[in-house]
Amino acid sequence: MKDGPDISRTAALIGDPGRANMLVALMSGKALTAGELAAEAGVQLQTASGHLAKLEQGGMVRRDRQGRHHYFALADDDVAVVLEALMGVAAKRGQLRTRTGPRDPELRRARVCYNHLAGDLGVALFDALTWDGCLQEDLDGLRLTAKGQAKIDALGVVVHAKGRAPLCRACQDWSERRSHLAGRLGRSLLDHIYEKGWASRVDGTRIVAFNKAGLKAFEEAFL
Amino acid sequence: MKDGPDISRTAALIGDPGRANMLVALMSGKALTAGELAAEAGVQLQTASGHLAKLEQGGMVRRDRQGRHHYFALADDDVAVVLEALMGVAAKRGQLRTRTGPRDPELRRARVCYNHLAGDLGVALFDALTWDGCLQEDLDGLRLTAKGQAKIDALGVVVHAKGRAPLCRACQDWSERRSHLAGRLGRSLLDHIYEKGWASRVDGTRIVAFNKAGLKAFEEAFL
DNA sequence: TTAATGCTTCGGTGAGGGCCGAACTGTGTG
DNA sequence: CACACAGTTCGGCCCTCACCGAAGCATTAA
Repeated sequence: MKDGPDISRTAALIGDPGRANMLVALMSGKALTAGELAAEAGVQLQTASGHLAKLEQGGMVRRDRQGRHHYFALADDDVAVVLEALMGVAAKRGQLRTRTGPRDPELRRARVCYNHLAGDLGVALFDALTWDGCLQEDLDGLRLTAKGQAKIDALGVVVHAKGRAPLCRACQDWSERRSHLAGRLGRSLLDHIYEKGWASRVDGTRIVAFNKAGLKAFEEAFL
Repeated sequence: MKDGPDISRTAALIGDPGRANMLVALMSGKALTAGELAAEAGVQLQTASGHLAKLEQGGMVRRDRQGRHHYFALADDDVAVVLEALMGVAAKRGQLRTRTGPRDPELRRARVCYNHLAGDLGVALFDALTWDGCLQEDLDGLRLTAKGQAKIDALGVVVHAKGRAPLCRACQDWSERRSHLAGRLGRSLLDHIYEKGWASRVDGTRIVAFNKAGLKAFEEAFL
């Protein structure tokens, strides 16, 4: 019964608290330096360096050298999917990190999942697009319909063209236990939200804070 | 940045090769005894017992005492979701267990994911149901439409009523990197396939082997 | 060049945890 | 009852790995 890929190596990488903290920090989508990640994990730089080497070799993170800085980011969407799924079971087991801080509701409301929108609003967005017939699940996966294409064109959303990443992709949401939209389109929509000034990132967290007008505009546009 | 649930404990549970083997074995959906799982993991019974205690305490497996036997099963769908997601990234990293055996194509074709159908055919089933308007993603999650209800009634599928598990649920597929149908309905459909004699399990693996007539009937009914 | 900064590598230490032999609990069987 | 069998608990061994001090590179600044 030794069929299928070897899970344990990958899981073990996430299984160390320090590395897990780093990965969670990278869920914010921003690339972080080794030093920042060391602080995030609460360890010395040397230790972090070792962790990051392992994560890189395990294909969990990507390294980008810029001068004397090394920037790290999650390798791809799949890694984010795993992390969110893990948060799902961990949350259900009541293994909350310390105590659900005052920020918890905000996190559940709207947060960044690697590079796309998650939480309440992320799920609502996904549902609305599906419901309106903008997205459709077919034999080739999640697909943007002609109607959907027209809609995002009308809104002036610019879709990132580059990368082999799929255009649309479903991603499990740990707080809602439902799907939200990932892939190049998911990323582009979040960028659009930022560009329109509807919301901004709360520094040092994954929270996406919508302002009043922005929320209204977002709801009008998509929901 | 210590927001969200604590991933690392859960991941560490999967991070041990022995425990990972046990969990993968349980992905077959069958409840297995401690002894069988020990063999699966390649360790002595005492060691396995320790592992299983940890897995149970971590909420990954459920224990069912029957006489002097202890039967173990995955705690719920969420655990299966995590395992499949992990297989996804592990597979992409080329961390195949030893060497992709001759069974690998069969696994990708149709296999059991905890208690529902995954692989090529599982994804195709999900797509077809969505495409036909039997399933719909709406504000309350994946939903079985009236049309869908009529269809499964016509086919004589009996839906398991018990349990708090949702009726429909999307589950990520590691080989296809797409969604297939989980939840009570997913389980019921797989049971239906067995009952009709369309397919049977290959012993000691997760493979679901369709026979010629069964495959044809399955395709006619759903695809 | 020299100095400062960011990161990696090396080496030694220590704790955690997987492992198994042996003993114990509990449940069926003759 | 004795006996076999499934599983748990205990104790000790050993290996892995996270950790950090110190030294070594590489890049930028002065």
